[in-house]
Amino acid sequence: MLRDDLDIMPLHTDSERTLIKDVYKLVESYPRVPITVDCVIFGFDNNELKVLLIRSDIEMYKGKWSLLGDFAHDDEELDDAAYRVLRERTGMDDVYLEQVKTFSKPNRHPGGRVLTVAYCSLLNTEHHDLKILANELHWHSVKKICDMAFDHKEIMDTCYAWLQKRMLEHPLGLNLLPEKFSLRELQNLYEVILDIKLDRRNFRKKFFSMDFLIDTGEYEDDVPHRPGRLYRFDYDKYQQNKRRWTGIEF
Amino acid sequence: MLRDDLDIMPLHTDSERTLIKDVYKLVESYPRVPITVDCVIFGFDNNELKVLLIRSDIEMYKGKWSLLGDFAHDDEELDDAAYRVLRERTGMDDVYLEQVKTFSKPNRHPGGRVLTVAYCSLLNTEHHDLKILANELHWHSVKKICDMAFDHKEIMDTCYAWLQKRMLEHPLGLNLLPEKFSLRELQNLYEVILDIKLDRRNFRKKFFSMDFLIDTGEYEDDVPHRPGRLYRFDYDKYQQNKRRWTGIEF
DNA sequence: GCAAAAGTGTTGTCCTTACACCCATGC
DNA sequence: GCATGGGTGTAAGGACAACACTTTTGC
Repeated sequence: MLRDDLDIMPLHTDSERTLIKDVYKLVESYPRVPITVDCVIFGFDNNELKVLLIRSDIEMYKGKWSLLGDFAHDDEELDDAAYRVLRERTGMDDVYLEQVKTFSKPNRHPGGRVLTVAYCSLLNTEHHDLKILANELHWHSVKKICDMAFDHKEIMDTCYAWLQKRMLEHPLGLNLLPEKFSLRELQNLYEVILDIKLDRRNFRKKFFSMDFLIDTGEYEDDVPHRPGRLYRFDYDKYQQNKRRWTGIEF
Repeated sequence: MLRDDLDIMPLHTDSERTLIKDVYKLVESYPRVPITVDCVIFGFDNNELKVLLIRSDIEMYKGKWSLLGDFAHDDEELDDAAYRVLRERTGMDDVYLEQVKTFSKPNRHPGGRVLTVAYCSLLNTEHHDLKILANELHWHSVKKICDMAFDHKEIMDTCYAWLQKRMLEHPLGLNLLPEKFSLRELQNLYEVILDIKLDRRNFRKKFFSMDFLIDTGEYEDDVPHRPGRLYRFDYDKYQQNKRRWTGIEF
C-alpha cells in the first residue's frame, strides 16, 4: 500500500511552507496560565484510609479543607514541584508519588484560571506523626470528608478511584503500611480501600504465592490475642518478577 | 481514637491566621506558563497501528514529524482544546478522546518552557481519508516512526503503552474499526496492538461471551476466500453490563 | 477457661487453554 | 479442484471460591 512509504517521503513541500525560525517569539505568543500541583497524600491508620489536608487560607473557603499544593516554580518540572510540596509539608523524602490527572475547568479557582496537576502519594502515617500538629495539617478519614475548598473533593475522589484501580495492578498498598506488618493488617488495608470482604485463607494463599513477602521471624506485640507474624516487602524480588505480575483479582 | 474527631473540629485557629481575601491578587502572583495540548491520534489500517502526524513547521525541526497540537485558548478547558484540535484537523466530531499525561520538562520546547497535556484519540481511518492529503497530514506506522519533533516520540510511546493497557480493561479498540467489522479484523487489531498471537477459536468464544457484538447478518466483500460475518458493537449493552466487565485477559 | 484472632488444606466449580476438522468462496 | 481463511466443539488442567477446626495468646 502506498501509505507505507510515507515515513521515508522526501521533504518536497518544506520549501513551499513558511517555517518558524524564532521559537522564542512563538512561545511568547502563547497565552500563559498559572499552574499548581496538588498532592492527595493517603495514609492508613486505625483501619481507615486517611488523607492529609490543611485548612484553606483563603477567606472565601474559610474553615474548609484543602489539599497540599503550591504553584510550580519557574523551570520546575511538575514531579519535582510535587515532591517539594511533600517534603516541605511532611519532612519526608522517598515517598511514593505519581501524577494522576490535570484539572482545567476555567472556574475551578475563584481568583481566575489556574490549572492544577493532581498527584497521588502514599505514605506510612507512623513515620510522620511528628509534624502533624503544626499548620493545622491533619489526617482525615477519606470516607467522612466532604467540605473541601476549590474542586479538591473532585480531585480527591479521582485519586481515590485511581488508587483502587491501581492497587489491583501493583502492590502499591504496601507503601501505606509500616515496614513490618502482619497479614491481617495487609488484608484490612485491601478490604478497607477496595470496600470488599475477603476470605482470610484465600488472601494468605494469594499473597504467599506472589512470593514477595519476607517472614521477619518476629511477631506482633501489644495485641490482646494471639500475635501474628510480621512480614516485610521484598522490593527486589518484586522488581525481578514484575514482568510476570499481571495483577491481583479479588 | 482522637483523630476521628478532626472532621468536626471547631475552627478555633482560624482567627489566629491571616486569611487571604483578594484571590485575584493571589493568582496574579503565580508564575504563568504556556500550555498546549497534543493529540496522539491512533488509527488502524492495513493491519498496522497508525498515528496521525503533521510535518513540524518549526525550522529547527525541519522535516521532523509532530503530533497535532495547539496552545490552550483563554478560559478553554483542556478537553475542549483537544477536541478543537481534532475537529480542526480531521473534521470529525464524536471521537474517542482521553487525557493521558502532562509533560513538563523545562527544556522540552526549544522556545522556552511549555507544558503540554497529552491526549489519546482513537478513530476509524476510513472516515477521514478526505482530509488526509491537505497540510502534510499523514498516517504513520507507529512501529516505524522515530524521528519526531520536541519530546513527541516520548509522548507517543507513553500513549501507546497507555492504550495497550487500557485495551485490556475496556473494548476501546472498537473505536479503531469501521462500524461493521469481521472477527478476523477485531482479532488482528488486538494481535497487532498488543503484539501477541491469539488462538482464533478462543478469541471468538471470549468476545461472544462478552455479549456486546451484534450480528449484522451481512458478510465481508472483496475477500479472496470465504467471507466472514460482519458485526457491530452494541454500545448500549456494553454500558449496561459495564459493571460486570472486569477486563480482558489474554 | 474463655474470648479473639492466627494459622492451616481440601474439594468442587469455573474459566482458560490447547487442539483438528469440515465449510464456503474466489480463482 | 485447490487454496484460503471461516466456522465450530471438546477435553484436560489450573485458578479461584467456599468452607471448619485447631492453636496461641491475653485476660
